[in-house]
Amino acid sequence: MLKDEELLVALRKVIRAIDMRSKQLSREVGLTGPQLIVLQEVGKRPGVMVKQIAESINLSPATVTSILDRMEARTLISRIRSTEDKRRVGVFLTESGQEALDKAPLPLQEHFVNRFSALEEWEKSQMVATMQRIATMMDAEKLDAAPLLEVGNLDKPII
Amino acid sequence: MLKDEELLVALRKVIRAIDMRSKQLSREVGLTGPQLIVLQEVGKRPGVMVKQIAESINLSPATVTSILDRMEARTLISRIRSTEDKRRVGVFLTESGQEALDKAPLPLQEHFVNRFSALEEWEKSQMVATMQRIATMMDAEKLDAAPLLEVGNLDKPII
DNA sequence: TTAAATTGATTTCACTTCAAACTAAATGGT
DNA sequence: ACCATTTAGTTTGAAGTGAAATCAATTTAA
Repeated sequence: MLKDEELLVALRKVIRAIDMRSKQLSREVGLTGPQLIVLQEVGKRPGVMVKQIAESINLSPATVTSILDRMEARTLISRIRSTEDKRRVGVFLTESGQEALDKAPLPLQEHFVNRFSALEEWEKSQMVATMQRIATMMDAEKLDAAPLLEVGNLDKPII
Repeated sequence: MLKDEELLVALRKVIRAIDMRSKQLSREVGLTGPQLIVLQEVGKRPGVMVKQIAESINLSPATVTSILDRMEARTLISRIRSTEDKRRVGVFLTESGQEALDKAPLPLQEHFVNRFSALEEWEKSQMVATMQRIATMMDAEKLDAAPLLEVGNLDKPII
């Protein structure tokens, strides 16, 4: 098997493990992985904007909106529209949101975190560096993807 | 920031890049990433069982079923139930499925694959090894997750 | 000052994902 | 022969995901 295929297989395993952890969290504490991460972010920066959440946890604003919808419905968070710039929406923890956050476990499996933190420092750094490198190698595509085959390009009216 | 948080951030970036690639594929060739991977698998092993597909690409049978549903609706694949064991379903490429497969691009961004294959051999091996290690460290959880808090355990009637 | 462009958030839509419940078929033990 | 278990696949239901379209507000330019 080619190296990049092997890499993809390993990546899928990791993605699946993360997804299964999310399902497990949902069963055990009623919060999925992404919900928990958003909750943590709001806990760290009360009043944070939707866009800021999206940027700091690497999701699209649309995704964050739908996650917030569900959490607002359960009154874990509240949205307050800014009065000075009415486009902006600040997100805050409610009481029960704070409670939920306080007793929530880690987004990653404890088992993994334990094993990971037991590694030598250089090994951890090396693993993080490798992941970041893969992330960077994949990210770059984003930059030249758009200008390439933009279907509408030729249709734009000259006038 | 803690090392495991950094790792999670990098992982999310990678996951997002893969997801965005899937959307791009869908726009450009009408096949999402998972659909393409399933198609490739069926191309490699005509008549393969649903379960086998699920195992070799690391997805649940339920997921594979829903992917196959959509591809069957577009007549890219066909399902043929085995006569000797009527539980089993073999999956085959149709003509247009073969065509689609022939001209389909790689599931990962070409940009990434190019960059990756340009690396030194030892670097590639090292990256693959790291990903596999992470996958293994996460997978182990699966084994002791089930026996732990199985809700029904105490309710099982003794008789 | 009005029109145009930009920005923040949301809605819509199609797809992925898996657990759990279910059907149907095959196998095993009594 | 009969019931229980196991196995293959599907259905259902809930959540995540982002592009594209849309709405509203703000900023910029003419």
